[in-house]
Amino acid sequence: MKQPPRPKASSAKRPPISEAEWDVMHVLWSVEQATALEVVEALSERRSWSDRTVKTLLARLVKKRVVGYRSAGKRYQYRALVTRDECVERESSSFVERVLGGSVSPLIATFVRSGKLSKKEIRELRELLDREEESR
Amino acid sequence: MKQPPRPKASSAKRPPISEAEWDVMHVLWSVEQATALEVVEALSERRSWSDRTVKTLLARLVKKRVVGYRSAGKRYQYRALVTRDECVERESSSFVERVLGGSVSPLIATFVRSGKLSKKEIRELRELLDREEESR
DNA sequence: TAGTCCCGACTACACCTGTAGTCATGAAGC
DNA sequence: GCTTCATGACTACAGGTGTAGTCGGGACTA
Repeated sequence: MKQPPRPKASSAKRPPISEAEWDVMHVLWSVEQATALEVVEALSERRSWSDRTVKTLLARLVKKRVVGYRSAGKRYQYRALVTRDECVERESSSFVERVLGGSVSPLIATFVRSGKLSKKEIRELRELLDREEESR
Repeated sequence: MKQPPRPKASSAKRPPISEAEWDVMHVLWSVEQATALEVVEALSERRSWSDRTVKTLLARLVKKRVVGYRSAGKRYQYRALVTRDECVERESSSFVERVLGGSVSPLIATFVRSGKLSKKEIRELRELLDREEESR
């Protein structure tokens, strides 16, 4: 029995941002606005992509409605239509659901033990936890 | 009867586990060993998948060498060949790189503020941070 | 022993992704 | 005006993914 194609939105209206697209989004979040060429240049250190590739990614992000553009003369100025926090939040939730089955605490513990946190970060997080515990 | 090839070194590069496959892996991690039908049943609450779908996922996981099987009479007994911790670790790293650009601390802060942690978890994490800070 | 059933193996197929190549068009120059 | 060039639009294509359908063969059944 053939099913009609799934709308694929995992309980959300916008489709997910793929791995390569995240790189482009990080650039746009960092500069507010950029031409395709500027994005290409910003990515040239991390990725050896052809400019075509970057433009394809931009076009897909536009189609997903997370990026918008204005014509500024001949070129387009692209900019993010969604905030970084919003995307990180969505992605984090889906990650926690998928990988951890909804339980956050073990992951945090892993991160803490992984030694990826600076001393300063550890102190800040502990203070955050203090406040959080009080406010319950 | 054909045995799936042993996984080599644990550092061997394995393809990523897809979203649907994670569901199957969670089942196998929780029961140590199961027939395809048992996996189907375990998933039937969360997912309305056809048994064919689940078997396809199992076959793909076998091909990716994260799941193995033994014939037990007519049916196969499937089991995970990699630990949950190992997979979570890999997935977490790639997530942090892709989404957060390598910085863990803001994500943890998000989790903490999201209210997804129980009071007990908060206390445990704070103790963990205490010990971590001391050991630096 | 012929039919039926269940299982894994193989096949299907559309959409997404990574990674570009080609086309058409408007500005810029001759 | 005709040519050239850069740019966005459209096209390509293989491999992964979600979601099954079909096939062939051994086990069970009448």
